[in-house]
Amino acid sequence: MKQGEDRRVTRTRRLLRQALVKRMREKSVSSITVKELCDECDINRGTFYSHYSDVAALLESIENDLFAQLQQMLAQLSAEEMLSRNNPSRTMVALFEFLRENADICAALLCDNGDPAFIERVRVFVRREVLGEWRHMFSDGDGERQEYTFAFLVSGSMGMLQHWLESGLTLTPEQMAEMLTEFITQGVAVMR
Amino acid sequence: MKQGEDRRVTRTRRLLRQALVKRMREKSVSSITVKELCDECDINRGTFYSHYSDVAALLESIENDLFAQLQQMLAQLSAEEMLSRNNPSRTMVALFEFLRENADICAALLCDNGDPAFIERVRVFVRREVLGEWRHMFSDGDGERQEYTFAFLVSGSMGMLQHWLESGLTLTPEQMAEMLTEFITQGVAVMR
DNA sequence: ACGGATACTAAACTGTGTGTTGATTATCTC
DNA sequence: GAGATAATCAACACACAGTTTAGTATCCGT
Repeated sequence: MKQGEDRRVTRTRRLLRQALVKRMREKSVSSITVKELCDECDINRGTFYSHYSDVAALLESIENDLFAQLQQMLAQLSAEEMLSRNNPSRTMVALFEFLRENADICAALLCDNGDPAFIERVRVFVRREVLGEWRHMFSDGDGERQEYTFAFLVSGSMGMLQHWLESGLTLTPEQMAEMLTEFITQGVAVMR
Repeated sequence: MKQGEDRRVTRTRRLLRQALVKRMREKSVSSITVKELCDECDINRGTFYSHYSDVAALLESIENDLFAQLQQMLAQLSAEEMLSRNNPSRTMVALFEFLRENADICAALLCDNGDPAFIERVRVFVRREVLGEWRHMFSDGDGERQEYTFAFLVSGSMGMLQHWLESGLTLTPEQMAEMLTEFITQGVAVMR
């Protein structure tokens, strides 16, 4: 009944999403107009409004889809992980693989004129999912200092991630996970 | 002749800058209209256009002023530094002091819906001025790895900085400089 | 492959912000 | 105080935002 959506709907939404992702490479989200997206993919402007209330809503639907996929992947992974506890950074590798597979969208969302709200969302996610794994390894210190530690690590991780996306994914997800893990647990600086 | 600018001009520009900084706390730059800024401070819209071509130009003038101040401060500082080479993090302390003094503007520019272009500008700056000091302390590794190291450190530093601005500047510039220096040179993680 | 349902189109219309202009008024500088 | 300059006011054409209408094309189930 509900399962198969109308092809026309699927097509329209797909085209609009592609157009938005494409534009986001060039300019900030909030300066992208409904008109230019519709012109781009020959969609009537009225049609746009029958699917989304505005550009922000279109963007949100893209982000939600991405996060839903991610959540699903992680849920499945942590089920497997329950059994074999031998590789703690498996989650991180999976994360980088996910990013690589959705590189076009992720790059658009996380690049310089990406969506700050989405970046913040990822930031919270990284803090919970990634740093959570290492939380027990950090010395407590006072609470305030730990806040700064986390701010440093989360932003640092995001920076690496952005650099990876911008520089054409030349490293493998495994290499990225390994390097990031090292930075977090052992620090970056090696004295001469 | 040129030195004392017309009071009216000064007043208009000051009001517009204040209005923009105020709005930037609430919404993204590119969604701020000329009209709402003019309404905010009772300035005729025509007057706005006799000073700036658009909102982006107004923003740019604020950023340029800030950077000019910063450059001047650093130039003066490095002159002193030439003589007494005993305290390598003096520059960093001065940087945090500068940020605290211009906290309102900096918070607006660097917060979640700040200006990505400005954030990038600061990023480049941090990389040159701050990390340059420690460059000799990093093991070389291959070039690519160093790129990731720098991406990690620069973004991490920015993250700490943003957290500082957002959390009401509860630490002193000295404490911030000390902590950041430690993170960069020794890493963050202390194993239990 | 037909027929009802539904998504899309085309074209209008109102509303709001943009960027500019020219005449007028207020304010500054000397 | 006089002349210069900046700000105001009102009106302009223009572009995009949303919404609505009637008409057309496409899809889906049987």
